[in-house]
Amino acid sequence: MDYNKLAELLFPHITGSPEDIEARFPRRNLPEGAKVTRIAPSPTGFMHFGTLFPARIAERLAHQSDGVFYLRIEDTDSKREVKGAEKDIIETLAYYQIHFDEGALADEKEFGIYGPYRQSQRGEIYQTFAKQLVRERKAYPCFTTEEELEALHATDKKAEIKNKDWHNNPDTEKEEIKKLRNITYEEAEEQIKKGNPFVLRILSDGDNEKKTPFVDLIKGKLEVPENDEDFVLLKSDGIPTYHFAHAVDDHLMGTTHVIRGEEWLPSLAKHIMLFRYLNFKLPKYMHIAQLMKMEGNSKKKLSKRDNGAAVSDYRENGYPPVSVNEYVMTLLNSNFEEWRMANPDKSYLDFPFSIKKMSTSGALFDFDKLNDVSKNAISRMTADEVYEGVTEWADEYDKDFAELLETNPEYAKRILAMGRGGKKPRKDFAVWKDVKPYMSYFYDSLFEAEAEIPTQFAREDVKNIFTEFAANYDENDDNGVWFDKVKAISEKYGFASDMKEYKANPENFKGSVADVSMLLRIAVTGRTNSPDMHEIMRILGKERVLSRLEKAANAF
RNA sequence: GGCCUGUUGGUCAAGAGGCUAAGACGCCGCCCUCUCACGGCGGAAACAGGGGUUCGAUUCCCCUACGGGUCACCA
Repeated sequence: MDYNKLAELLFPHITGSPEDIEARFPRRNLPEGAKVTRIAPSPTGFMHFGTLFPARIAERLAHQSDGVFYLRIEDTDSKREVKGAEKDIIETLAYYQIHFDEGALADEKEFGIYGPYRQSQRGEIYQTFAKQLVRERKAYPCFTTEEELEALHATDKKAEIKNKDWHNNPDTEKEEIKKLRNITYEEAEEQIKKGNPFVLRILSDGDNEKKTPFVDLIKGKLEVPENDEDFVLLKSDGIPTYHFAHAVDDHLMGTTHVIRGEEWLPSLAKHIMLFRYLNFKLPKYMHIAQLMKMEGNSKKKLSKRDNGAAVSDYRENGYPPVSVNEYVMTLLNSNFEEWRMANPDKSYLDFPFSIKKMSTSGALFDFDKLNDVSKNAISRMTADEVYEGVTEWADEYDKDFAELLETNPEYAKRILAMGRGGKKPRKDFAVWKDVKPYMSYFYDSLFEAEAEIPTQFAREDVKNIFTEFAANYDENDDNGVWFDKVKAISEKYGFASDMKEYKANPENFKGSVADVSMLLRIAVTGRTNSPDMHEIMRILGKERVLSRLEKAANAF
């Protein structure tokens, strides 16, 4: 049989050769060891946290090696396509500073010379290779509809043979199947004339019983059974399946390292076969473990609807991008945290990312850990950076607060500067959401007494302490002088000024300087907890401090 | 169910034949002569089970148990 003729019958509109296509995609001229990686999401939903992982790994590997990282949109499934998803992906990558060197941009644009970077626009390319495979008797058209196929499976008593339906082993191959695989030119011609659609299937020469060793860069040595399935290369609309597009695109675009989730491991055999059939050099593979979540007592794949799965949740909750990035790094490389402690001032991008340090099993998403990482990340920021971050977030999710901050940026920054900088910075917030309650008492419009003055103290004493403090308060006092005054007042009204002394004989006093400080704190901030009172009072200003003391005294 | 793959404290994890089996988060206690947030010190807490191999197994092999993935004209 003449397979050239069959190829012409199936793809009359394809006139170019694979060589012509190859010429359009010149080999990349990169330094030795440079890695070419990509992130290839399908726009079937909004950006998932699990997409961030391979993206970051791919980005690091490429940029650490002076290679290229690109974005390719795998929009080959028109049925499942979600509008806006592509835009979301592109924006999210930008938001998390995962910069790519080539690929799709918003508004149908793209950049780079290995395009188009949207698979839906590469039909001719795939079909050129498909035509070649038909010529070489490595693929064949299959006119069987999905319904007929199902019926065929149904006639089988044993469900297990399902996968063997397409097996090329003559002993197990059924007659109908054999006919399908050996479709004649005449049969094909007749179907085409009728206008019947077909899918293009690979003609597998593999044996499922044979296993070939394979080395995955993360998982290590694996055993891969040969593919024996005549899987689909081109769907009936002429668009390739993932498998075929992967082989063609990653070859033409010069990908050296394929980074993807481990859910692809079972189809690796298909890809190995395809690369062989097409005479392409197989790239290196890294299959990364799935992120998990806890459900009852067992781990489950973190799926789209889960809390924390949608990347947009993190933004909404007010995690700065850098926090999420740092957390991703801790999950990716176990030694990142150690490095972080040794290099507190460096960017996470300076960390020497290593494939060897990657975990082989699925990590459980840990919000406690994320929060801790985030607290540390924010504590390393300057007051200006915190101000920028929180106002940007509030602009979107808490307008009133944003306006409040923006009416007096200098004031807000003074508040945010408390305990910032130095070796042991405060770590008050994990998310921007935490900022408002933290600083609310600095704004009269938000100020609210959340704590009351404990009734254990005599009214007389409390009033005396407040008036005495007010009378002696001087904004220009430094912390030492300020506290000495508090001690003096304590002493005067029967409260211990020395904590050791107080702890040794509490019965000798009405209370201690700690209690006196607490009274002032509650009066001025309405809280039992706060940062340094001296600094708070300076920021609030004498007038407001005195008025709050007076108010508290009257209310008591 | 078949195939692939995995299993070190509650969680993330180092360790790759001989270690008192790191570290981080979380939890608990103490200290930091005002609370909080830090910081410091300390504590509870782990090699899934059973067989081998070995002088010696968390580490190598086998089995079991239990997870996870996958079996589409989806990616």
